[in-house]
Amino acid sequence: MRQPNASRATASRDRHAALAPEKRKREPLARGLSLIRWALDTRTEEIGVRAAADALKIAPSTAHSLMSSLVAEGFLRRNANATYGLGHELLMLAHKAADRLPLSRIALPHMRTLVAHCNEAAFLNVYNPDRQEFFAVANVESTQVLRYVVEMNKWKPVYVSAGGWAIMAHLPKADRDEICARTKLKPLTPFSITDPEELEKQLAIVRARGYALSHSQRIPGAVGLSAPLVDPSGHVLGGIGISLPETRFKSDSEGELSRLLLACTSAICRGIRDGNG
Amino acid sequence: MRQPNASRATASRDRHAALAPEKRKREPLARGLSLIRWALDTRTEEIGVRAAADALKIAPSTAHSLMSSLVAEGFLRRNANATYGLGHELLMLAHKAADRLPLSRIALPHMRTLVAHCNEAAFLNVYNPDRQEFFAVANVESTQVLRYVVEMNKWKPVYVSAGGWAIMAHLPKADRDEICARTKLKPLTPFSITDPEELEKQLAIVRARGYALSHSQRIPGAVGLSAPLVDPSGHVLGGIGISLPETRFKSDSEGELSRLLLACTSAICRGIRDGNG
DNA sequence: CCAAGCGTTCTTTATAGCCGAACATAAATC
DNA sequence: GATTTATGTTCGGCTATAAAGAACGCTTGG
Repeated sequence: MRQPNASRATASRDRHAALAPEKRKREPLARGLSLIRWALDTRTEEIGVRAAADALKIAPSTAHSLMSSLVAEGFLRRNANATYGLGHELLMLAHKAADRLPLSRIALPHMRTLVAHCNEAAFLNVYNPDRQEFFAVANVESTQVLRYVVEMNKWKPVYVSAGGWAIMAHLPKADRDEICARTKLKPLTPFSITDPEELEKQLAIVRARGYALSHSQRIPGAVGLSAPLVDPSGHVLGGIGISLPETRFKSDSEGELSRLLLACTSAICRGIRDGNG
Repeated sequence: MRQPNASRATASRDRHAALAPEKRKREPLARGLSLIRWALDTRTEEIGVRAAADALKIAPSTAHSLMSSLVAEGFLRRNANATYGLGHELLMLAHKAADRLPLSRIALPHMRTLVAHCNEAAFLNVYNPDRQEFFAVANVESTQVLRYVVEMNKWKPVYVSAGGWAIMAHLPKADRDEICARTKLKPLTPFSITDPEELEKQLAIVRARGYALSHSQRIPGAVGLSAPLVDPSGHVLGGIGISLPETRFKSDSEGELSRLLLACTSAICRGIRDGNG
């Protein structure tokens, strides 16, 4: 019933062997956390045992056991029709975690005034030194009908796009070199810069004028401006970005937008200093 | 080698036996999640291995192992001075989880107009049927100098306070009875109602007029008004509450505040219906 | 200078996590 | 309505590994 056809069984086994040559490791904590992440990433409302098992490449019975534990802890909940959904403990955890990052609380008001003045989408990027990547945690949309929606809550490399450059330009040289070496500057669009020296030159320009500007680097037809947020000790926390279609980017736009952008980031940095000291 | 000193070994064993009579169970997932919760609840910026071990009543080496796994997963991060802090993965998880609850996104604008009209603190409560408890996930503060700050992100019983009554009144009778039986209506203040029949009478009044009103039930000197939020199928999702000092609660306040409150909740319920359908 | 605190490492032990397979139920298909 | 396929769930056995304790190196501060 399971394997009525020998060849199919072999194929299935091979696929598995190819992906998991080493023995199965036993790590309930890591797997449980991955399960939570997967449950949050999946778009469907109801999540199933076997779907989770497939996603995490574990046995259905293992997934069932993990999910039972997560239900007991309140991170998942059992639906009426014998499926699972997200639990309320996750929501509470989310709010507690959000409280611990005062950055968005400080930044959002200034971002709103920024958008009020230029009417282009602004977003807040947070840099993670461990991953050497960043992601957008908050955005303020413009009232324009044509606008670029930034992909929120997703890791992005720093060596491409204005948002990344604003951050990377203000990292220590050692970190920059490490990023170039580790990522090999894998091109994400045909226009991406892949030469470390050329990138260094561009980043020097970014440092000199205080903000990054990119045309169609990650998204075709989009112009990005971004300036870094640094804490009092000089570490890069992230940045504020503006994204707009090239058709709205006129010859005098850069001066106007960069002025507004730098005013916004310096106001936020002042807020950080006052809030922490 | 095992017991170089009999008396010391015995003392250690006794202390341990007193605190943990049952055998140590092995549950890395549950413990890791509890560790995350503890890390979020603790107010200090730096969290330590031994502090976590004490809080979770586990050996320091066990806590160290758990925390190493959490660092590997990005939920904690290692500080420079050999301590630990919250990791960025938590922050990302928080945003993803918050996106999954459209309730606050729908409710907040209406709460803001509510506060704009009455200038008293408003908050959004979410009910969890599994725990039969609720907690506040969002609040809009007033500009008053004297105001009650609601305790956010903390489980609260439904059988006390206006926020709880608004929810409990609209639960099925079976759930209400279960809550009375399970909690024994343990009084939280001298003014708390402890008689199930008396509580039922009060809840009937709440149902009849559409909102709950409480004087000094949980916080002395505070007046609370709250109305429930129900989804299209009739289940209680939570409620909207207003909290103000008794000194500002005049004879004509109830009519005015309840009118604004019910306008707010019905607007939110309309938003939920439109958003889901 | 030593005492006390910390995070970390190592070793041992037996427990519980993991899997495969079988089971029960429900929905979809013929 | 029978059959097929999907699902969530349970069970038994194997063994990797989580937990604990003791010892270590380190920093701190009296």
